[in-house]
Amino acid sequence: METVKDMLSAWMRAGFESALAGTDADVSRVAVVPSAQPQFGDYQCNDALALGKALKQPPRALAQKALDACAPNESLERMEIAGPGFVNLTLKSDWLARQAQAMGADERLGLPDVGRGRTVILDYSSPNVAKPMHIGHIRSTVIGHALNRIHASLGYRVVADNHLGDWGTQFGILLAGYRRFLDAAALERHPVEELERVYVKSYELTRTDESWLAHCRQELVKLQAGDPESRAQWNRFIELSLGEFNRIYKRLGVTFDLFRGESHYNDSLKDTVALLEAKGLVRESEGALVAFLEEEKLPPCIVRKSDGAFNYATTDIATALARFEEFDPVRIVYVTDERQQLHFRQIFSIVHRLTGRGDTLEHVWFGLMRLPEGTFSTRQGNVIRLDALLDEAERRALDMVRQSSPGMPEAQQRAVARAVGIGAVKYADLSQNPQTTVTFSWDKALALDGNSGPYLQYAYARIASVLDKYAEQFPGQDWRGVPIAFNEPVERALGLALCRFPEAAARAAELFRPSVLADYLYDLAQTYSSFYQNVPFLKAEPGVRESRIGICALVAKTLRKGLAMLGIETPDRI
RNA sequence: GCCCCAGUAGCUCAGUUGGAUAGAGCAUCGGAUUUCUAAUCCGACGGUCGGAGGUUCGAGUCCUUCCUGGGGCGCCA
Repeated sequence: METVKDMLSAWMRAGFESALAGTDADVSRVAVVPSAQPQFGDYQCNDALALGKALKQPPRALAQKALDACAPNESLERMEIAGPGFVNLTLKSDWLARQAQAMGADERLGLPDVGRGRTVILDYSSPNVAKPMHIGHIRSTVIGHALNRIHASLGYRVVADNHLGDWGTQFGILLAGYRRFLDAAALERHPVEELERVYVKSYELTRTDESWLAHCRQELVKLQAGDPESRAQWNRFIELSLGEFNRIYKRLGVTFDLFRGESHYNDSLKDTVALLEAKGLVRESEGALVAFLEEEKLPPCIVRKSDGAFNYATTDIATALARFEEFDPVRIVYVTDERQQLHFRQIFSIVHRLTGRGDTLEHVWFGLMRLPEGTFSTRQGNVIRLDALLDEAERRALDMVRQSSPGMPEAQQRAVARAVGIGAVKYADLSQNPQTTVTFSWDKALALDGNSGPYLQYAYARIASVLDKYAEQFPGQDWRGVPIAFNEPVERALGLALCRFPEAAARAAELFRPSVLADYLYDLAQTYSSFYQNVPFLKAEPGVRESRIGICALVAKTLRKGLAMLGIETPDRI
């Protein structure tokens, strides 16, 4: 289905195009946007102002000419020119009702199929092997998965790849420490925790003991040379870590299509560097092989260290090339924290020089999460484990459910608490533009009221309950046969909000910002709550009743689909 | 020192890429439940959009400069 915004934009653009035929004005950017305020109608077009300036014509007259040139449009109630030259458009309420109904009947809920035949690769979560996942990992994981569901809903073929940190110098330290410090019983109980303890202990020793440091380097060389015993142990580290990661992913409902760690590209690093050399993109400097990026005004980027070993830059370049080769994606999206901005800019430049496809690469970054008392670090011991965060979220939600639904069976209370607790944590990260530093607080991450996941889930559950009550109170009757109508102002506002769902979803995908969709859903839920509180439906007169139940059902469908696109569940009861 | 990012109500954040009177949540205060789930709704309070210049019909948004905070800057990832 075409979105209302696209329909009106195309219509408006055509008007400007024929009104301005013969001039060299660029009308390709003409579009409508949702009105700033309800009194200005439903959508507005501001382009007469800019075009008037470019053509040295009075904007109001230009807007009038464009409107005169527009084809008749059956969706519109009013078209007005206001202020310095805004075009305000008001939709017919009955057209809006038909549009909403059509959206509800559409199996895609009106979402445009913009991704058909296109592949997007999403690189998210990507934790390091042998380290527990902590709250710093949640943003990449949750935002990445939401982008996954959003793109898939718009018809894209999504390849979600967990680019595990399973290679690098830390494994020398870990292998050496494993042989000397391992507590086998502890490994049995909490494998990843024990691996981390061993790593930290070994790392500390490298700082005071030269010979230990040399030993660690040797272990790394052995691993990289393919020593069977080292490889076997390394494989075990990965296996143990994946076991633990997968438990958390399952809890979060987060999925991947591939788990290709950095090591997956080891064999192609040599060829990648050879290619860079052949293309003359690198030269030797102080013993290392370096790409100089003066044209892009970026600092140099090392692709082979002076000891001959490759580094993460090499791996990331090789990874991008391999992904182009295998999947031919329209986009490769990396979801990481802000510290990697420069790194990816360098990588993107180099890949662009190699392939000319640099604009395919997209870095979606988010601000670091920190604690009120400062940054967290393993050494300070103030790391909050992801497990612990989720436990606390579910505990708080369970308190709430027990209070509000004491009659609910225990098992169901727990299931609801799980969905609500996890939903609250996810929504806290998804509902805001991620590009700000976040100070973690339990109360904020686990908020259950206001602009929160549970608010949206609550709105959904109330509708599910209403639909059941309708079936109970009016057996044999069906609201589905009665067309919906928007009579009350709040109903019309709800209708307008419903019709904007596809626009919000498309925009969220375009900007790689789930928060755009979250904002939309919150607005929809708010409008619905106002409707719910102020307009009777089960007690409304027959006919009106059915129309309103139909509106409720449509809101429920939209909330359910929208929340699913954010990776948030919608229990029928809360 | 250089580069990147951020600064909007007491707090946490929106602000559709330059448009009309800058909006939500939390907190505070006042109301609403014989009625569809009060995790709700209705209302009030709250702003020099970090400061100063500039660009133009029009700036929270663009340019310059300064202040504050965060991050980064060739052999960690």
